[in-house]
Amino acid sequence: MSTEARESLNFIEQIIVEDIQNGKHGGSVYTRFPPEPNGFLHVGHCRAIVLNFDLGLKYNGKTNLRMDDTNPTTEKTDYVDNIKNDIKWLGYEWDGDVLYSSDYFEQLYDYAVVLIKKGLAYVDDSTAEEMAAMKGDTTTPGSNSPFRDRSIEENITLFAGMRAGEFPDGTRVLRAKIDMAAPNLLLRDPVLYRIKHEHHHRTGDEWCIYPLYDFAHGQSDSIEGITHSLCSLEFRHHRDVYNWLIEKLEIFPSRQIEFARMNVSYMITSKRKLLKLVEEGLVTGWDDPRMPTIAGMRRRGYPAQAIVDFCRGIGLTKRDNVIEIERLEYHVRQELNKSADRVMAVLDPLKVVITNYPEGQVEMLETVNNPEDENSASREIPFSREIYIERGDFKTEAPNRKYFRMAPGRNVRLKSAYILHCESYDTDPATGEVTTVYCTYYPDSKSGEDTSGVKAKGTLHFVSVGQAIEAEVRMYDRLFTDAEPTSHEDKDFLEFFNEESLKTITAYVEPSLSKAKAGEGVQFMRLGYFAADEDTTEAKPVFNQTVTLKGSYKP
RNA sequence: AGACCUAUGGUGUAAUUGGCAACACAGCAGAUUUUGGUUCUGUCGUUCUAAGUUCGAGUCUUAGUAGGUCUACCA
Repeated sequence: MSTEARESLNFIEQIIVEDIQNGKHGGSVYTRFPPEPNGFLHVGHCRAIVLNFDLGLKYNGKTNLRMDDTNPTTEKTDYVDNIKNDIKWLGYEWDGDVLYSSDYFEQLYDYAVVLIKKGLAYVDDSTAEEMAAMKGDTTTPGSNSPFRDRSIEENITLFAGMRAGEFPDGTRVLRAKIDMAAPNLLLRDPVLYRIKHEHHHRTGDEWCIYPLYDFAHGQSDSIEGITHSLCSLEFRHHRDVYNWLIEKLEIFPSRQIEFARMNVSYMITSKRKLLKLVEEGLVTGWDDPRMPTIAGMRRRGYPAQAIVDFCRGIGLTKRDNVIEIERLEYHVRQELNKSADRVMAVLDPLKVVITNYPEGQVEMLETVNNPEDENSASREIPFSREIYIERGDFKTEAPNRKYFRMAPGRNVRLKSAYILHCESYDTDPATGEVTTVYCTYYPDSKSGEDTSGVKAKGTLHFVSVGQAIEAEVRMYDRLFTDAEPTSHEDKDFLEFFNEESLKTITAYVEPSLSKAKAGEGVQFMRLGYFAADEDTTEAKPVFNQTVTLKGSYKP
């Protein structure tokens, strides 16, 4: 047994291990993933999902899934269902039932009353504008609201009135009484409750006041006994409010720890901006294969395991980062290389006639489904006198010695078939475009039983003209022309929308592909990985390009 | 301008917590290959700056510089 290299822990795990060693919370580790159900989950969320659920698994704890649904204006049940589905698809299970911040509304209300009774919260009649004006700024302290010193009794009455629906939206709020001169602006009497006469996706019309993030998130953590509440860096300043509330309410002391969220080049993770792409019709929906959403990546053909491995492999720190998308694609290829069947598809067909092959004859050739998988079976593909090869695999003149595809006078092997000798070609007199290539084949060069002694450096994929079926293939490119489309202060991210991010073509594919099942990933030999789309039918298969093969050929 | 956070190859992270700066991705070169894929080998290249503490600093201290976050009745 070799001694393993010491495992290096990220800064959050170091804290957790230390807490366990100190017996904090009896050594338990409870985490949670708290999405707001106002959009689809995206790559950025994947990092948080993997982090939280892995921690729960690794340290024998549990991980809750909690919908942070305190804003009825933007939240929908439809989003809840998609979020649940996406997390399951990634392979994770949350502890017990899905939880909702809205389940705690009554408890939260009671907490607010406790605060009022302690003289630590008050109802403010100021308008939003007045409150902003009294807030001060980074260099000047704020000033106290004229309503700050209302009596506890009056505050209780007014707050009850707010709940009872006695006041219109925006007329009053409940604020914590902290410090209007605090250097942290969030500590300048943060708003805890606002009035919103709106229908909530779960509580219906039961409430017309709703708690804000600062008065819902930390308390929900506490109610659930979350020991380590992990969130992204921008919540750093909220931690002071989070801790203040825990202290004053004397509730379970969850600990908030911030980490830098993950950014991936050419992808955006702003739900608002993603929504805009959907609303403006630049993509077909939240699950468009170009979208950096989990639903989009799934439809694109990215295996869940690839996404999880990617998230695990990039580490965790507090510095801003942009991970090159190539790294995600590396994991996608690695996963698909192991699992995807190799199939024949010609995207840009050029007809080849094998002049010494009998007319009308169709031969079935055996080919292995996946050379990377020992347990992989074989199947048969048709071969005949007329085939299609990739137009890019033929040149009227071989450019150099390093070129080993098809050109007049050259030999080239057809995958799982015969070696061809290229004789001549026809061109369209009008355009000069090559229309047909003529070859002869070596009958004794059949794959697996080659006795010809003929050498061919290159191997091409092909489909038999008579048996090939047409398929719709959606070729995808990066959604944006800039690696960080949202980082330009002077330009809107939509200016970088890649108009060529989708090209739909008709390809010729081997007959077995009519039975492709939606979601199934295959490798189009020598071209890339493709996944059958949900639109696929037996009569008209539809494939999404997942990612190209790496490709090191330089003409 | 203030408070807070951050700074290690092109990118992302390590560095046994003060002891020879390494791993992965990307790039480049080569070997193997009935996929110019996979696999394998080699190669390129790194501690923001300046002082200080120390036998010794990527790590500790101070100052500076750069980037980020914060002044929503969003989360």
